[in-house]
Amino acid sequence: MTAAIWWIRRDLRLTDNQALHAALNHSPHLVPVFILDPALLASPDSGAKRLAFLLDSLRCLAADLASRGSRLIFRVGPPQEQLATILAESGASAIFAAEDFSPYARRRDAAVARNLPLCLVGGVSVHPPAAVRKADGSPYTVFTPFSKAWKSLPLPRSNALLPAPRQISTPLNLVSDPIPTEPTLPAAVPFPPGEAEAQRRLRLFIDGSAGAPAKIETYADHRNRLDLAGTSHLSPYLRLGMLSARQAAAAAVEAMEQASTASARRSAETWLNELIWREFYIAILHCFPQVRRSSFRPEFERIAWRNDQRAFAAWTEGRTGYPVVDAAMRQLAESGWMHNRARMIVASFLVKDLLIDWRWGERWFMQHLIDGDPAANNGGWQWTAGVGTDAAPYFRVFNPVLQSQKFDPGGTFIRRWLPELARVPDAHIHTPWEMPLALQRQVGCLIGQDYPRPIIDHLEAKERTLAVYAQARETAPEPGA
DNA sequence: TGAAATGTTGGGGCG
DNA sequence: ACGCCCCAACATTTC
Repeated sequence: MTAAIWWIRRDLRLTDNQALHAALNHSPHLVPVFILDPALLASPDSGAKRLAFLLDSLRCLAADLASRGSRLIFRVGPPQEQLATILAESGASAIFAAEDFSPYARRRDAAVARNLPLCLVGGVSVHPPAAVRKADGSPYTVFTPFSKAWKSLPLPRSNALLPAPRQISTPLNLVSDPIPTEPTLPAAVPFPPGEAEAQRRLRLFIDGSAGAPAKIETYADHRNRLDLAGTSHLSPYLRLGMLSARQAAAAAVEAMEQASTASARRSAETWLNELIWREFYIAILHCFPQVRRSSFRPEFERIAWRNDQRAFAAWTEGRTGYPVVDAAMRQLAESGWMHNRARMIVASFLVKDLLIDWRWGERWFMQHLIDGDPAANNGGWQWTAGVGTDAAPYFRVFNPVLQSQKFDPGGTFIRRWLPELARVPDAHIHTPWEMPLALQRQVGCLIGQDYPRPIIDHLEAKERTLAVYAQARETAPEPGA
């Protein structure tokens, strides 16, 4: 009797899994395989916290499979070699996997498909990149028209999702390597692994709980607030596919349709748009894989970055002297996650205040975010740096103090991550360097000693950056010249 | 999914 | 009552 391999990559779920479904249609004997790829571990974009989250999530998936009579086969090694071995061991006649559109994944899958019976089914996005194109077949490079085209395609529906199989039969002769127990997930990471947790969080976000209203209803107003838990906190689960993109999108669409107020409807649509941003950047990286190495707008490859190592270290360690930047950077290092608004603030500070190459920040984020995704992360950095598709104009510079006042008005986010500022009064929490010395003594926070003085003056830095960007544009050859 | 400078408007205090 | 000025609030422009 033949068997089918379900090659698991970033679809660690049984619910709404097209590759799993296709494999089971091919043969009732399923070989669920995860292969830890040494090439990915060796990548400078690898991160210990994300790896730990992956390993814990694999243990959850293994338990979910075991409860259905199946077994996860875990291996370490180059995927092509391992798949060939498992094909021989299991006698399977086909490999099914969800398509991943990142440059490395495409090279890897193309190499596998040349030698082995690989069938890519579904993918990490709701719609494959090629499905959202202009009339002439060219890709969109601006978000708004992309999102209109995306919304004109058939919308995902929860009643069309694929249910998790109840019973799965797996050949007994295959050996699984043990899932490594190192690295471990730090206790400060507030994302328990596993598909059940992803489903629980989605329900909580969409439906609310007995004591709390659903956050999707106030998402539009709360999503930018650093001091409120107003976002879905689903990104790590979407990253590793513990939740399918189309289940999330279907939930957003249906929340829009069922909203009882205009503001709840607007909020649900705002969240759907965030999911479409994810689709947009997956499509951009698919159509323009060179953005992983260089700016989408080539004239900005000429920017004369300062790339000061000490300034970069201060940024990574959260000691720039700007509380909102430092709080966010410490949150990232400790918890493996950062609020999206904070990502924009710290990214703008690195690129436009410190004048450090956006790729340095992109890499740091990949090394520390448990939701770190090549497409979304690259898109976000190029957007903030003003060098990408549909990017913020280069002169758009975030003021870290104004952003802080606007999105953390009471300073609770800052104090949560910077305990040395715990007793600084509200009037100075966004600009502690302006405290008179007597007040610094009174609240036990001496600037320059207990908390750093700002490493740069924002207004001076902004002027410097605008000049450097303008020079990059001026020295660029005219298009077509 | 900026910020700051500049322009416009309209209410209210005042002579 | 009227015009004038101030200035907050909002809109527009510019980088």
